[in-house]
This record gives sequence, C-alpha cells and structure tokens, in this order.
Amino acid sequence: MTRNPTLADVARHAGVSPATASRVVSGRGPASTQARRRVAAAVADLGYVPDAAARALATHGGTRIAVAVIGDTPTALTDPYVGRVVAATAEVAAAREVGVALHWLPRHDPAALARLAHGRGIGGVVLVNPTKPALEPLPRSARVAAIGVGSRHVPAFDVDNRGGALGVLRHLVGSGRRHIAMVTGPSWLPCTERAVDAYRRVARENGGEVRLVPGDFTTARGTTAALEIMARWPDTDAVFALGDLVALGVLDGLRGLGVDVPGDVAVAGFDDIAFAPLSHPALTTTTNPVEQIAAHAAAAVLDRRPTSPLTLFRSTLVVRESA
Amino acid sequence: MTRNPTLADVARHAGVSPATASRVVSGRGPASTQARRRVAAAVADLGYVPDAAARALATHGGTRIAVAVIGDTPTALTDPYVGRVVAATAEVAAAREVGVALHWLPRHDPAALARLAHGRGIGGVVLVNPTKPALEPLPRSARVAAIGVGSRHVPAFDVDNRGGALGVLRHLVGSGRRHIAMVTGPSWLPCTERAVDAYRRVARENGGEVRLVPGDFTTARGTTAALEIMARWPDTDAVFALGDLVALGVLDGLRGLGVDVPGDVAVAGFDDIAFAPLSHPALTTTTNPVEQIAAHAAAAVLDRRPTSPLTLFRSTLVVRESA
DNA sequence: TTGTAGGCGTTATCAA
DNA sequence: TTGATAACGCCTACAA
Repeated sequence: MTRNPTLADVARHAGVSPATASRVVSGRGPASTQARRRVAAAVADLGYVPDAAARALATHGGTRIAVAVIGDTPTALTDPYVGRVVAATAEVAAAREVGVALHWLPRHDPAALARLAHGRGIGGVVLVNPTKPALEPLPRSARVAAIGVGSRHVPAFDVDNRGGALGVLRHLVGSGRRHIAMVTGPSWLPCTERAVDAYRRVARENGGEVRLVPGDFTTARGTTAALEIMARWPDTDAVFALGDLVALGVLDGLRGLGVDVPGDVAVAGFDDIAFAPLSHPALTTTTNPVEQIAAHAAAAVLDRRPTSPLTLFRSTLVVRESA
Repeated sequence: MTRNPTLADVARHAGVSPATASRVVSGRGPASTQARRRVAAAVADLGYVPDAAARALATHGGTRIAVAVIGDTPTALTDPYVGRVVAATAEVAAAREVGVALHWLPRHDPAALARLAHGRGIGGVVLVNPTKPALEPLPRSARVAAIGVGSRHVPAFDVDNRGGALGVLRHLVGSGRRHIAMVTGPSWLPCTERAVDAYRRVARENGGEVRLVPGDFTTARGTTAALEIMARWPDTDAVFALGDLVALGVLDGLRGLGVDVPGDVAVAGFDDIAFAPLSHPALTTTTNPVEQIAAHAAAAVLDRRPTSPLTLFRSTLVVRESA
C-alpha cells in the first residue's frame, strides 16, 4: 500500500507543470486540448484522486455540506424524514469526497442559517423546512438549496404537493366523498401551502365547505385532529392529512370514536412511508421521493451550477384500503 | 463579518509561538501551565475554532467519518435504522467540525472495509452490520468502531441483545406462553447471536422446543415467517421477532391466517420503532437506543482514545397489547 | 518547555 | 496557454 499519488505526480507523469495539471483536474482555467488529454491519461494511469482537505484549504471551499433543519426544538432532527434526507445527501456527497453535517436551526433565529452557511468548513447547505424569514436575508453568495420553497437566491426542490394533493382529493371526490376535511402542516411552513391551495380549489369546484385544521406532522396531533374534526363537522366523510404519520393518528382517533374507515369516513395521507401499507385499514396516500429530492438539492449545492428556481418531483397516488 | 482568527492570531494574542499554541489547542505535546492558561484565554477571547481542512491536511487525519453498512445490496442503505445511525453520527461529528460519509460495503467483498478505512479523507469508520470476515483482516491502525460485534482491534458498541431478549422472553413465559417461536436475524450477522442464545436458554429452562426461523429485518419476511411457523408448529402460542419491522410483518401474517393476537398467539418485537405503538394490536417490544449507541461509536473513533472492547446499552421492555 | 523552519496537497496570481 | 511562486492554516521534527 504505497502513498497516494498527488497532483505533482500527475503533472510529472503528464509532462506538464502542477499548475496546468490543477487547471485540468479542477476544470477551471484555460488548458490546451493537448494538455487536457495528457493530464487525463496521467490521472487514469495513476488512479489519482484529489485530496479534499488540501483543496478545501486552498479554495476555502469547505469540506462538508450541512443538512440544516428548521424547527422549534432540537427534536426536529429525530424525524425519520430527516434521516432519509441525511442519508441521501451523504451518498451523493461521498462521491465528491465531501462529508455531511447535521444541524438544527431554531425557527425563531432566522440569522442562524446565514451563520451556518458562512461557517468555516461548510461548503453548502441543504435546508429542510425552509421559512421565509430564514431565506430572505441570505446574500447571493450563500450556497444553499432548499427542500420546499426557495427564494431569489435559493433554488428549491420539492415534491409536487399540489399535484399530489389534487390526485388524492380527486380520488376522494371520485369515490363519492363530499365533505372532506384536511389536516394541514404547521402554519409557519410555507411549502405546505400548495397542497392547501389544491384543497381549496377542489372544495370550490365541488361546492364543499372548507374544513381546515392545522397539523404538525405528528401522529399525536392526527389523533386529536380527528376528534376536533368530527366534533366540529359531524357529517365529514373524508379526511386528508398532510403526512402519513398524521393520517395514522387520524385513523387512531376515528377508531376511538367508533367511526368506521373507510365505511363512514375515508382517510388519506401524504408520503407513503414504510408503515402505510401495514396500518388497518392500509393507508391510501401519495408517494414522496424524498431521497431523490435530497440528492438533487445536494448536487445543486455541491456542483454550484445554475439550476432552475424550483424543481418539482412527481407524487403518485397509492390507493389502498382507507380511501 | 471579519476573517476568522487563525492559530497565529491566537499565538500572538497569547504572546507565545504558534507551535506552543498548537500544542495547547490540539492537546498533544508539552506546555507549561502558564502557556496553557494564556492560550486558553486567547482562544476564548478571539473565538478561535481550528480549521478542520488545514488540520486534516497537516495530520492526514481525514476530514470525515464514514458510516459503512455491510449488506448484500446497496438498498441496505435505505433501512430506517441506517438513517438513525447516520443522523446521530452526523450530530456528534458536527461538534468536531467533521463531516459524515455513507457507504455500502458488499458483504462478499470483506476487503472493501480496509480500503474505505484507509481511503484519503476518511478519519474513521462506524461499521453497521459487522461480520467476522470483514473485521478479521483489519490492522491495528484502522480507526473503526462497530455497532454489533467487534474484534481484536475494533471496539464494539451495541444494545444488550441478550438482556433485551431475556426481558421479552421472560415476559412471554410469565404470561403463560409455552411454545415460543423466534424469527432471527440473517445468519451472517453475528451480533444477533446473543439474542438467539438467550432464546435457547429460556427454551431449555422451560422445557420448550426450539423453534427458530431465519429473518432479515424486513416486514415482508415477517409475514412469510408467520406462515412458516404456524404451518410447522401449529400449537405455537408466541412469536418473538428480531426487529419490529419483522414483528409487524408477523402480525400481518397471523391476521391473514385468522389467528387472534394476543388471544391465540402473542407477538413481540425488538427495537421499539416509531410505528410500534400504532399497530393493532400495539406492539410489545424492547427499546434500542440506536442514537446513543451510534454517538458513542462515533465519539470513540473521532477521539481515538482507548475504549473497552464492548460497550453494551440497556434495552428495556415496553409492554403494549400484542404480548 | 519553547521557538524556528519546513511541509501537507491544492489553488491563485502574475509574468512570460 | 503555460509555469514559477506564494499562499491556505495547521502540525511537527529539531534545535535551543
């Protein structure tokens, strides 16, 4: 096991100066086709891999990418959703010799994001649960991509909430449901608004009343929300919950009430988590390609190439027993 | 926002040489109490934070810690358990200005671990699903900690499988179950053997037949395992599954068979995942402090301090409805 | 116990 | 388009 080849080795092997080799390898700066070819060959011959630490030191580019989660408490980091994002990010980062860091950003300290993004060693940030106050003050120079909504300087990647919600709601209407209630996400999370918009639209189209109840993506809230809904609008015949965990809680709450699902009330979720097919009745929901979304966001930050301000990923309806 | 202070700034501020400052900050090498105090004060004054990239470059210490998962296919990385490990590791790594990388290690290529561990930029490895063939050939110099079983040069951190299993089994026996079957982990995973040992011991103590069926931690396998068990040993009155996902699958399989849980057959899992309380009946299981375990393993690797060869974390029984 | 003087591997500057 | 040369921030013999 001999020493890893350095850029100097490559340059020598290719018969060029280290500077030229650097330009070719890093892809910045001019270089003749000649030089390009010879360096590429040398790289292949020697199995050269750039040293991330040295590169970070020279460029101030940072040695890791942060996954930052905005929330009210540090427990925001324990959400299984976050685990999926971190794992997916770590995988694309590994291919680029970059590590991943995980940080909680208190919702009430919007400046924390800028501090993190400019922190030493941080090459970029993948933001989970983006909020307007956190996004607003970011300068153009900040290398951050958001999962959810973005801003002028922050590209966003997200599931097609609107389309997914429309799919669910059309399915509910199509199977005869007329009094549909919805458990939304927390009001401070703008990326859930698209789904609520879809709900309002469908309600308008079908002359149904708007029955909105705020949620927070937790099962516990789903259970209480179910009670609230049935108390306030007893003739409700369907509940659409933003997040499968919430939907499972709704299922639980309705069961406690002696309400039959889907006989009396249909229930649908959003995310298609692993447990969705295992509930009773099995949960009707729509897919959420979290890993794919996170991978694209991470790639956008790491490659620093221009991306469209909003990239949407398809959400497809999965019909099971609950609706 | 001015330039971050460097070690040179600290040295100047403290009135010592950069070398002395380095010794104090990094904790290696001699230094008078005098010097120690003054440097510490300077660090606090200036808010100095070492540059991870520069340090890695100088020490070859690496800039990130890898979470490596041994498995048959790359899908091993999508297990929710891995997400928990990665998230926990990333959190402790972040405190040390280190990033996390995620890698799949093919089970049939034991040498892959050594390659990864010695790869440039990798400061250490937290190994998930350790196997003997992968652990064996590692030299003392490899900085790796395992979650599960270890080896001569690899400290291990794990949940107390034996104790946890004993807790479950004693509970089953205590509630009158006499014909207990067990769904194990994959046979190539040595860390599940401790739980199987506990099972054999309890079976012996109670004169029960040994009813073992191999599992793989997936829900799908749990379902088929339930069918296998009931076909082979129809008088089985309890199933203990290694892994809650498997247990949930067992629940599903038994339901399909028209078997009442817990009336006819009790079911217990292992892990206490988020869904455990949501199944019907709610799953009896034992806790698995994965985050805590991963954090300790990561700290052991990062701090390079001697640790005991095996650190066990308590698993406590959570009795719900299924057993 | 302290300080001086490289060196780690890469990129950036600037003159050729 | 190329090649010396000087950073980047820290660590570590070695000499004092």
